[in-house]
Amino acid sequence: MDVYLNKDKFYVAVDCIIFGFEAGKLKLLVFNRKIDPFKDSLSLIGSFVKIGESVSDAAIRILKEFTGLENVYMKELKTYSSVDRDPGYRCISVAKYALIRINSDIKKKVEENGTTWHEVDNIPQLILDHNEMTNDALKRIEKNARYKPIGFELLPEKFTIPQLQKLYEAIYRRVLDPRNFRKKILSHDIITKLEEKDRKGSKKGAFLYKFDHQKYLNMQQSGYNFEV
Amino acid sequence: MDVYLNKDKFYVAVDCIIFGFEAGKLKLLVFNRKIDPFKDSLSLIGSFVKIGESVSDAAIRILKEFTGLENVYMKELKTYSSVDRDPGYRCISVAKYALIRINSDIKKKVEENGTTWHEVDNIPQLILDHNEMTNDALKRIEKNARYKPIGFELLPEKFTIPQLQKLYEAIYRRVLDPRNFRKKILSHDIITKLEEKDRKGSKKGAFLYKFDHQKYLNMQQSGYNFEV
DNA sequence: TCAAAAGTGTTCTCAATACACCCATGA
DNA sequence: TCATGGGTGTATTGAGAACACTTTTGA
Repeated sequence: MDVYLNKDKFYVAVDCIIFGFEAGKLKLLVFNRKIDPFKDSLSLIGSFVKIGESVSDAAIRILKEFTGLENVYMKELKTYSSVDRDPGYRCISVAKYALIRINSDIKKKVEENGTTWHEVDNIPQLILDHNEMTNDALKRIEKNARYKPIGFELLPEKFTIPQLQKLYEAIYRRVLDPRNFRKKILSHDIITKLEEKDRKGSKKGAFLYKFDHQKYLNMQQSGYNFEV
Repeated sequence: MDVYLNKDKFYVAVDCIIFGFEAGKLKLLVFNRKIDPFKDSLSLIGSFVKIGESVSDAAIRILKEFTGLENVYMKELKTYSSVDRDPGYRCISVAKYALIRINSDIKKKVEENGTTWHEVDNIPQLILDHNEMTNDALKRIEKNARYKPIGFELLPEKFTIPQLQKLYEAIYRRVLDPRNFRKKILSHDIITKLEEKDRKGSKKGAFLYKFDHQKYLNMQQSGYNFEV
């Protein structure tokens, strides 16, 4: 393919920065490219946007293709548009990010598609400006987590308070006091205690909770602050 | 020009949502189009992005063209990319916004270019999705103003505390207590009192202040909260 | 002299923080 | 029985919110 032809017109791409949480670590979904361009390099999952779809549609398509997930709300990070950001195309890329819950279905699908989870503390070299995108996304979610209960999207439907705390510690990169954390989270009244215990984490076991979407919606309407 | 040709490839545009503050009102810069497409309609200021420039470069070019301003940092709002958002082109638009200081130079330039300031409480019908962009931008600055001293960009270099308060009241769309406002602003220690008074607002006159950029930078580094 | 805006202090309430021990259980 | 993580309460501090009067001065 003649490189110069691709510089004559705009291509629009979307790159998806997908975070998951597993084993107490925040992780990024990385694509081990077995396809050109950039065969055998690592990248975010992404695609050119087709002429007949919106950027969001393309992002949804990609996420479904790689994880099988539908109905995940991806937030827009920003647009990357330097003239020379991609040597092969005059391409602007819209970066979108989401936090997802890792379960066995997704694990399987992810493996089949040649993607792997990498701890955010140790992200490998990615193609083009994908490392920059990832860093920008990490900054964004750290900031956003202070004002939105962003973390619940990453945990299984039933989770314990210590699990939730570990997640926030991973996002903030600092340790939190368990008494204050528990008090703060419960004060928001958006999680419901269940009768069951999870005994994976300890012998005593920790009570499971679930997120109460209805109460969260009510809270949103009355101007909230989710700082922990 | 054959419309269908324009639907075969992506066009990239940038639209700039420029806010100013004048006479106690927050205002939007609107372009009274004397050019096609959309001759005689109103729009935001904007342009197609050229193949050899980034989206930011295009935004800077447009802002300079319409206001004469350089060195204004425009923040990215988001990308608008519905397939049918523009009937004439397959065009995605990146919306950028900024808050600027209205002075006599700008007033003159703005007039020459066929643009006018409209109060944000009373924005006319704009073309395409430009009203949506404007509403999204207003929501964004309202949210951001809580955590950044966003307002200083809109005021003249020397300003009084009552002027600053009116600006925040315009952004938040509610009245603030003058004692608490003054206390909060001064506690941040990022404005410096001058010896001069401004007597335009009252017979007694109000002391002028100026924004201390250096102190603001220091404050940013140590994790700040600018809520008023 | 008075109208109009500028400027000032105190009290109350609430949320954030710091901090240490007992509990339940499987190994 | 003991090591491991889960669960609890209190005291202190600081910031936000509510609130009313005096000052200045040009008209």
